[in-house]
Amino acid sequence: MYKSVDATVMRQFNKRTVLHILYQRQETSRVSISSETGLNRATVSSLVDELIAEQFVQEIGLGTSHGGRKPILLRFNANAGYAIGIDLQITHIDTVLTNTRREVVYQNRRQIGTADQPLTPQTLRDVLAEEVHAAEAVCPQSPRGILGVGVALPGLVNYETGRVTYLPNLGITDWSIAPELSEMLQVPVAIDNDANCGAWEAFLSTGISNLLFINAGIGVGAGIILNGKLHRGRDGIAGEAGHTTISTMGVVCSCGNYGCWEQYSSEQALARYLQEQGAGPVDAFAPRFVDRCIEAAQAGNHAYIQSWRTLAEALGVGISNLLQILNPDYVYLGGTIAEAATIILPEIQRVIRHRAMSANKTVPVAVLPPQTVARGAAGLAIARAIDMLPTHAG
Amino acid sequence: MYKSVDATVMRQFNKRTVLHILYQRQETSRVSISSETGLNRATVSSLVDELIAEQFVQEIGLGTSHGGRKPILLRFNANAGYAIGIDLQITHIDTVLTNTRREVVYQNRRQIGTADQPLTPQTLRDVLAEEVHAAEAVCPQSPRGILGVGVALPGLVNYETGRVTYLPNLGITDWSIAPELSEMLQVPVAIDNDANCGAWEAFLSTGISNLLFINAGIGVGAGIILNGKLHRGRDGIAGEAGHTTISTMGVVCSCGNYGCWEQYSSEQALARYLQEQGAGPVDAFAPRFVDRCIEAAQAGNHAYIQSWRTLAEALGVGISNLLQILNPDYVYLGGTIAEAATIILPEIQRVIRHRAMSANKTVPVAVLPPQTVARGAAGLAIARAIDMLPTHAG
DNA sequence: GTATTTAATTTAACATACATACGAATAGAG
DNA sequence: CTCTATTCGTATGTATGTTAAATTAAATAC
Repeated sequence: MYKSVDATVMRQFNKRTVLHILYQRQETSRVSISSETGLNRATVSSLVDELIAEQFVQEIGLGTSHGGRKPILLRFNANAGYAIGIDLQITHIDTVLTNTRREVVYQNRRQIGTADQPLTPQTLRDVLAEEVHAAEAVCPQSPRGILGVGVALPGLVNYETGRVTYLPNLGITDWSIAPELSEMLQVPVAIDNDANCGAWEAFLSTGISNLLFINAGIGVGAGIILNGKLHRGRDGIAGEAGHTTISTMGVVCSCGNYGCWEQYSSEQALARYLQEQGAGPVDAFAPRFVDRCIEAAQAGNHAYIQSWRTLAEALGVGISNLLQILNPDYVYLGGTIAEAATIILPEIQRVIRHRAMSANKTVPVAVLPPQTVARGAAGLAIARAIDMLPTHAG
Repeated sequence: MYKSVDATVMRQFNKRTVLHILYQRQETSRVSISSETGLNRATVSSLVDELIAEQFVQEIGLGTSHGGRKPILLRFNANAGYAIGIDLQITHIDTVLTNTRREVVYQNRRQIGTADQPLTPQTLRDVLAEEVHAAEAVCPQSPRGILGVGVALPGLVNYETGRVTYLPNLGITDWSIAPELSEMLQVPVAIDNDANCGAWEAFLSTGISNLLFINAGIGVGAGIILNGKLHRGRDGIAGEAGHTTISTMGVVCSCGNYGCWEQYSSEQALARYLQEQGAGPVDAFAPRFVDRCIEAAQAGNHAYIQSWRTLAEALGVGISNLLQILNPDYVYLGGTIAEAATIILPEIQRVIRHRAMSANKTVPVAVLPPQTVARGAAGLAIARAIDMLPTHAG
């Protein structure tokens, strides 16, 4: 069905534009919005009035004069409501409670079952419910209350239906988690792939509308933002860059193929490199594995330094490939591997300057703080609840 | 600057929607457009009246009744104007003259200098001008005449400025071809990368709004259509998939790296495979090289069959990588290598079913006819001239 | 204190899509 | 054949929403 535009759609579009500006700026005024958008001052006034009535926007006093009457400063009411974001990983769960601007007001990390003894879907669901309740309990009073819950999951998920297709390392398939949780908690629940959540957070916090978020941990995945929208692809499985071939005759992968990028850039790859360096038997699933590898490298252990370097080189190759194909504005690294940023970033950048062509050599690569994925999950819930904000949809 | 919408923008949007429908359908009626768009019948009438006045649309008689008055059939006036599309390759130039629906009314192929003796930019410009004049000479009379010229080029080009950055195999850098030609011919001239032109043609002719066009010839490049728009990236160099690594320790590439996809999937790769198979010294730049390789394989020559198979396998690996990253609706093959479709397609599809994950195994791969790139170049010129049609812009 | 400048609101004008009504044209029932 | 229901297209008036201009409000500069 083709789209058409009438007066209401037109107003909605303009209202959304005004709210977007307010969402991104710390504070601004009606005139300023008018000159930024080209909308008439009267129109801006009328739209802002509506947004104030809906509690999304507040007047917060007067600004500095530019030679005449002082402007009335407006700001996005970040505390109009709250959302809960959860980043489910193999060994632990990160939960955050944020306001509508995704500022964290509460956070929690909880260890869960080990690799040998993964939790059942039922238990996992109950654990998630507990986490949500704990966050709800500390949620401040607000006009719109809890807007929803967003859950980031490490695997193939169907964002539309809220069903999990496959979580490789948790051994879960066909799990109707979002509807179940939503029913239990009486709150809207949205789910998405963890790399997508990270990319979404990167976009919202930077405003950069063409970027990659590389989530490297147990597995490797990419979240792709193009034109300010998440690129999901035909079946919602775009971004599975961990299973692209970087070495046709390489290491065998859990997916059955040879030479997948993930086999050279993940925690398991690090463990393998360590073993090859003679650092003794290494368990990638042991608690604080990556942290200890970082510490060992920083302490000057040669095997660890060399292993990180090998891993960084592989990460650089895969990122170069993505740069060549998509030529984005920015690349962000996330996941446990990204915690080694100071060790691996220089090597990654060296490889990119070597492998990527012309302008792709200059695409910046940076690391985002921990909790990025959880905050992105909260952002997903917010985007679902307030259609005036950037839409998470592909 | 943020965008805002007023009544004129609204009407323009709706008018464009109406024209898009007419562009895609063979014929349709006002009511039909109304129910397809949700626009009121009166609104559609008013918009169609404007389009008829502008010669873009014609009434072509009455349709069949559905139990009442017969609808007046409308059709996009394909012959409202014409455009010239040129596909510049290493060994020859393909020129087409098309109407606004990119239906070819004249075509020409012209051999140019060999690899040993490439033409100078000046000579090349004059040759292009000759080709344009020849096409202009046979162009039928029409209300809007020649809308413009589009040129597809094998390399890095800046679509915005009309300047060539680098054409590797022609040894040309920093060539301000579009402005020069436009000045000479007194016609708007637009240029783009050949893979982008192919992708654009694939989109326009199929209506599939998320697709890849793989142009495999002397080099390998990809045109990427996402959401009905060409994805160009930050610097306009997205789609350089030929220089992604599929084998970290592989063959050295002209770009200086090791294991680029292009080194396994291009005409040169084919030549190398043949040499490895002991088919004697082979020159990839010899006239009709690919044609002769196809004929030899069809005649049952084992070395040629085996070489094509090795090439197809490499093509499959690279395509699988793209599928994993982008999960598009469709993949189209173009360029000289695609002429061997019957030989290589089964092998490519086998590799994809093996390498790609889950739903990516089912993404269709098909071949488009010759002239696809030239027609896409004409489409580029048309898109530039008539802003009511799908915009080629990224 | 007055003039000038800037901010925000009010009012009128304008553009456009929609709802409704109506005429034209047709198929199908009787 | 006639009548009725239906469909297609258009004309008219209304609703919605933006803009332009006028107005009010509030600050600065001299």
